[in-house]
Amino acid sequence: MENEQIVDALELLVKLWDVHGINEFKSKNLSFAARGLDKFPGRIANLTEEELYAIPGVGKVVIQIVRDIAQTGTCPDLEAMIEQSPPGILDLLKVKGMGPKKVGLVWKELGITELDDLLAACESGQLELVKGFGKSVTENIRTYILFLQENRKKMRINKAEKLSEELVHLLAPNFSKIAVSGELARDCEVISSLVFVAQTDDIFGSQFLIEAIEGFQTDHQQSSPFTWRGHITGHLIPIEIHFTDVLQFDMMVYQWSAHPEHLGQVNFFKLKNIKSAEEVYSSQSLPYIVPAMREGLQEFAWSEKHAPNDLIELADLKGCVHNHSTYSDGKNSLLEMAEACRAMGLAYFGIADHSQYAAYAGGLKEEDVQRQHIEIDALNAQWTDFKILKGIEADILPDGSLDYNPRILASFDYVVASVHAQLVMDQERAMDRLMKAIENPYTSILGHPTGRLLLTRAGYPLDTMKILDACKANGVSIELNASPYRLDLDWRYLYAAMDKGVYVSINPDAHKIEGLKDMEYGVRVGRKGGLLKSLTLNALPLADILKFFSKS
DNA sequence: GCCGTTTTCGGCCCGACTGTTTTCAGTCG
Repeated sequence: MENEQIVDALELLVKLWDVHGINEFKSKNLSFAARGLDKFPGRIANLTEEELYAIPGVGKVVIQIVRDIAQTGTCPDLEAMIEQSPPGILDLLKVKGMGPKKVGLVWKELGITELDDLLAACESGQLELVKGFGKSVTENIRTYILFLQENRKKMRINKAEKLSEELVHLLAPNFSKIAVSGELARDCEVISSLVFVAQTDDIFGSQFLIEAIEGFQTDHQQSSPFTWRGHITGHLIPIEIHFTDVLQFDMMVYQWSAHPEHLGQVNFFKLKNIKSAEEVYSSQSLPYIVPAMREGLQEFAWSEKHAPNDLIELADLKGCVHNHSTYSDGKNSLLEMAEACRAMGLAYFGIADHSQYAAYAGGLKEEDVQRQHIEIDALNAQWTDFKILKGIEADILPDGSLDYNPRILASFDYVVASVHAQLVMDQERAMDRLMKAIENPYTSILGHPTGRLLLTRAGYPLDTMKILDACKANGVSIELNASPYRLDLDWRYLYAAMDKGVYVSINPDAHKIEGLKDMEYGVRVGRKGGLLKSLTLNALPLADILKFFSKS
């Protein structure tokens, strides 16, 4: 068992203990121990008893639990809890405002263990009669369940990509060629259906081939001889597979990969004898549009000023500047993160751990900042070809000020200013707060500007155009947070950012080494919005990005 | 269940919000 699986199992046990109301402190301790284990750099399964004891919160009982899980994937306590819990309970815990206590309560009082039943209880007024649930709580829960239901057939790009690869693998033996098409081919941040084009000599027989593959559930009403529609066992996301012969293949891929609006803009269905995507454009003297941009939005207006070669590519990035380490809530040390970055061929690594206000994430106190700066100076003395930059992800406090006094803020090379707490704000309040932060002379980058979590939480409402103007006026870069959970700023606003000349920073917000790879999602989604390499902050060489940070 | 000491029993990461139980439990980040 890998660390992540062990920690996941421990956290599941904690949740179930909490729902069942089993000794609160016993569960809190296991949760504390799980956090310690999660941060442990080595392989948990290989640890000796002595080494396990050294981790805070780990005692005799926890050691046995960890040992069992490492060997078998489960333990007697977890088995017992799963046996006693209806499967829907874990879905209830995903609802914002429903913690273990409230989940336990609706289960006990109303016998509710499924999301649909909870929604029904909201709507019938039954829920607001339960102790602890008033009108307001009920309304919030109802809204959130509707939000979840709307999204439950969708997937974030990273997960969709993984599933798509598995499906291609299953389909491949039956067809001479398979292409990924649809939203995934356009690098959309959220995928609402998986679309493939399959090349075959036997179009009419293809349907049956797919029906025979294990797990493929056919939707007979929606399918036709030319298109299979359905889903795969275990996932709700709709899947469609279009069958075509060798002659039509490339154009079918083009058609099913571009947004219908874009197809309209290029008169796609009026074109005759077109054989390639390039020809679609060249035959009409239109500028070539890269696949990711074929959305029917501002791609042609963008193309009046720019060319595909102006778009950012992964290889253009010279460094990355929003990352975490074990100083706050990261899983790898400063040195490990920096070395990983260096191994990726980057020239600089910016550390931006959480600031003190984010105590839940181990935010840095003043003495931690000093300690980190001493370590950075020592490490930087070793390298000539690589540099660690002293950054911080300073919380934007509810009043819009940053989380340290000017003396400490001045000790950093740059400051990423982000909102982490008190996320529920109306637009006026959100704007006041963010504008004040952007105008702060120490702010270098506005981090995850809307605070959204894709498919989980909408961001706070903003007047994004005003935010971009303020960034430009104050020498602040706006973040394209590259974590597939965020991808915030939304790429649809990048066109405006480019027009206004605002630097965009593709930041992985990496909490561990693997997280650094998320920059790839940032690049792909950035290209959708026309992100130029000339306005990508971390495509600047070291000297230039330092100049940007100095605002001179 | 674990830990640490003013050490074998009391307290448990932090700060803030929110609604409601009207004085604080539950939840969140």
